[in-house]
Amino acid sequence: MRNRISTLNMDAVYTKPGYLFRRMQQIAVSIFIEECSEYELTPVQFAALVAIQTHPGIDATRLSAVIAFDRSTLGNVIERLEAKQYVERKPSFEDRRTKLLYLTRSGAALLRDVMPAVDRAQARMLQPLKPADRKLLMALLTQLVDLNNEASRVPLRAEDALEHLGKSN
Amino acid sequence: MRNRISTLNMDAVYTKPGYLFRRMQQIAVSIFIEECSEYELTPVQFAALVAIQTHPGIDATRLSAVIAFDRSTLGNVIERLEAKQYVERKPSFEDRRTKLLYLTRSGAALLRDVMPAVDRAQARMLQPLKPADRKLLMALLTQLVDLNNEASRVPLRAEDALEHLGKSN
DNA sequence: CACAGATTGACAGCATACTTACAATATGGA
DNA sequence: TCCATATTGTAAGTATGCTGTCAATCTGTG
Repeated sequence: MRNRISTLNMDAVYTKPGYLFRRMQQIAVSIFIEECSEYELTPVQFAALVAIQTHPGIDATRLSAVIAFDRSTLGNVIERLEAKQYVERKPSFEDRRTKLLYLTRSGAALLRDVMPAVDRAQARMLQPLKPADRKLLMALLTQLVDLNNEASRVPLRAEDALEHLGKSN
Repeated sequence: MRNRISTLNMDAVYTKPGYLFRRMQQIAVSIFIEECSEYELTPVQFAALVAIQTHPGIDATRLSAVIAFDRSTLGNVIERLEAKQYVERKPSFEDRRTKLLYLTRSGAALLRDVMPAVDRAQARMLQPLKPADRKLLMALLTQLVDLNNEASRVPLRAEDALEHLGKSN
């Protein structure tokens, strides 16, 4: 009896989207860290490295828009990547407020080497589902994230960032 | 041309489940905080309160299993809930290592009052999808989180926790 | 040109989320 | 009973993720 009531009450948490999103994020990070353990790379650090490789000479503010990542936090992330010598920060001559970001040779090498582990991690996250359901979930999630973009504190602004970058590149 | 290449490369991040889970979690938290702003309650604090109400006299370790929440972090969460006087910690006589958790009168009142805001938040997260797609996404996510339970650093152990609790209640 | 307003990176502070380590306490087997 | 082992809460350390604030710098308008 007790259990029946208890279970019912906890459903106020278990069956809600917010709870499931949090759990899934925890699981995803856990799997990512595990697969990439020999490189000591976090999901966020990986995303930052890919974005810097894709947009060499990008500044921190635009980088934050490109990966929908908070600007304050990003400072620390870049610091860590710099400490590991995967990234270089060079002062800009055009705008002395900004520092431009570049992948080092060692950062590019790491990115190349870590790719298989990242792919394994991404595959493992969806593994338990049937292939058709994986596609379905990804389609729905992509749609939902896109439609909810503005609800996020740091909306994705990939195109804007590219536009501005165009000038100095 | 540059843009085409750039966009292609960033797809190594944008189209991956890990990235989408992170973004969706950010969006979900953002919406939750916004809807519950007048109560200054976070998603995790809410889950903890519901679990304590459901299992009065639970200890911190079992609470962490019931909401799949890291034990170390939970200490700080409880501290904050205690500071706001929503929760009481009483030493156990049976096991002097543990402290038993109870909702205060004010905590129970808050939980009752905040419920509509929480419901609004949960609804908003899925709002952009068609009703049928909302159900589909929830079904797939529930399944995936359940099947990936062991991959999480803090797997959900709802029943175990209940069992142990049964003795002292 | 001057100056109001915006932008940039840095910092401080709060809240998850995790790891390892530790002291106090409990438990089960010799 | 004694003692190896496990459990509990706590703390320190790292890493996101967010809010503010601030000084330096840039930009657009008058």
